[in-house]
Amino acid sequence: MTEMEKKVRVRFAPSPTGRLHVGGARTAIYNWAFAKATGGDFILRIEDTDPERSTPENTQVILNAMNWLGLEWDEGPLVGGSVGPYFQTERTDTYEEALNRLKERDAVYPCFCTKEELDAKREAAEKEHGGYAGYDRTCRSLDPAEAQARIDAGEPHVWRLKVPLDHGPIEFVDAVYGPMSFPVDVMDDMIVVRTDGTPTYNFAVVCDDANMGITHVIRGDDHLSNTPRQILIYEALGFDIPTFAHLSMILGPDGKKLSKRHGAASVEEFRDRGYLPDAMVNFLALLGWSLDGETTIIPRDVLCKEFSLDRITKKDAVFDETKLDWMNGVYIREMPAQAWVEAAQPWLIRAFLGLSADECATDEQAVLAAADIEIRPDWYEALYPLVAERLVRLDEIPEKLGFMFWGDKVKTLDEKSVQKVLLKEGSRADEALRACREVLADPAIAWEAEPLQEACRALCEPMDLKPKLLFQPLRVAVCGNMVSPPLFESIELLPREDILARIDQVYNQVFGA
RNA sequence: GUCCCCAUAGUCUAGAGGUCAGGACGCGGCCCUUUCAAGGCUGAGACACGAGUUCGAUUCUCGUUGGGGGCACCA
Repeated sequence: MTEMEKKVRVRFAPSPTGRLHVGGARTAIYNWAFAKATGGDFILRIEDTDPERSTPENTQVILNAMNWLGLEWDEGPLVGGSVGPYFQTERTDTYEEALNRLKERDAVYPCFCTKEELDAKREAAEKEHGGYAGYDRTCRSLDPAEAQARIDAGEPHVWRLKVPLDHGPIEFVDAVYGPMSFPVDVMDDMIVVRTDGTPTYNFAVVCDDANMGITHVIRGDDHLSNTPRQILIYEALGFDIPTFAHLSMILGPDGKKLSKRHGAASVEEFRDRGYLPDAMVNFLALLGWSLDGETTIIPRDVLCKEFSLDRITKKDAVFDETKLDWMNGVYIREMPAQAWVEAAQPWLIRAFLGLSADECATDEQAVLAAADIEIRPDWYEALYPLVAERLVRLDEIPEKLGFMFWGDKVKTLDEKSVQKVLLKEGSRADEALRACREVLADPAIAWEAEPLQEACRALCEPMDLKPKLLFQPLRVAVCGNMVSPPLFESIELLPREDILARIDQVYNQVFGA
């Protein structure tokens, strides 16, 4: 097979150190979409070599985030695969094997310099020259026999790559950045295996990517400068060098690397704030990639078909939450009611319980609320058209739909609305309420939005009231607020007794008995 | 210190040696309207700077400035 015909194999290799950063999520999306678009395989590998931060719980967090985004992997944790294991901590034998290979090829040497010595040298160099030029190769010139003797004597040592001094500039063509060239003389003899025998990142990555048959390494920009070092390792090992594609950074509104202090920076935070995975994937995909420069709504199936590396941007991108909000709204408006009920469940539960978006239901409460959704799914689906074009995020549901769960009581009557609508000079809101109540109490009128609305509207002329002066008081009486979803469509979904009770309550409260 | 990268409106981006520099979010206005939205129409808004190449550069080259990343027994 020629290079072009080789089946694409890409990987996303996160460190399980907490949450999945949106930058990492975008990297995952690009890898995934590229695999889909080329008919290749998408591999998930967990880089858990840092015991301090890598825990099974943290791994689960990453897996959950990937699942939520809908980025299914062809090989990796849970699903397995032919080149596993997919956890670096379980691949130690492959690193040993690779080290032996390097020893055989005389491409590494043992270094006995202690961490303290190196730190001291670095500090001195920083003082004198304002920067560190790299390891000074002290141990490279050690006599092999002597080095072996020291190893046999049990002296602690690391293994360093013997960078070929006659090597020309290290060159490669990055799929995003184009031709790259790095002088070798700035590459020091990097450590490949630590004193404790574990591989360093650069070494482990190369081993894994090579052993897993990765054809395209699509990863963050921060690795661009590491790439020539890794190429040196590929060469020392005698392995094929994959194609590299580096992705620019995602920044916060202040132009600094996006982080928690900008608000949300991880996909689970966005999930918890009511963003949809489809919107998230679409938005992130467009942060550094474009289909044609015109299209902004790109469903995942289109992305999976059209994604290509050559339309990735080199420029860092600022994460614009305002645009994400808009896009999330688009996806909410376009989704089927049933899917909405499912996605919105956590917030429908809060609305049912009379909680706000940032209050959490207890388990028992949640079960109770979920049961209600199960009992009358149609009613919940009927809520969708009420708010579909008014929602930006799902977590606005408790605030916007809370009144639908009030029963026969107006639980919160907005003071400003009372002043501006019910008590407004010359508004005759009391008359309006009485008249509307009478209409709504008339059993001859079908309890449906259309007839109820028309019957109320018919009051305008005889009463000489503008529609607004008739409908707004009713809105406040039913919803507790002058801003709400469509009035009669909401009323239709609630029992007549409850509506009448609310009107009476508000009337008495505001205008006296 | 050194190596490397980036530069089109507030933001995400398209673009080509000659374009009215295109689209999207946001912003302004108008329409629709019982609220809020959604929707429709519409307006303002950009090629960082300086040289060079060229008949002509925002586009190509060099430099300046401004941002960013790497140079760890972290990943």
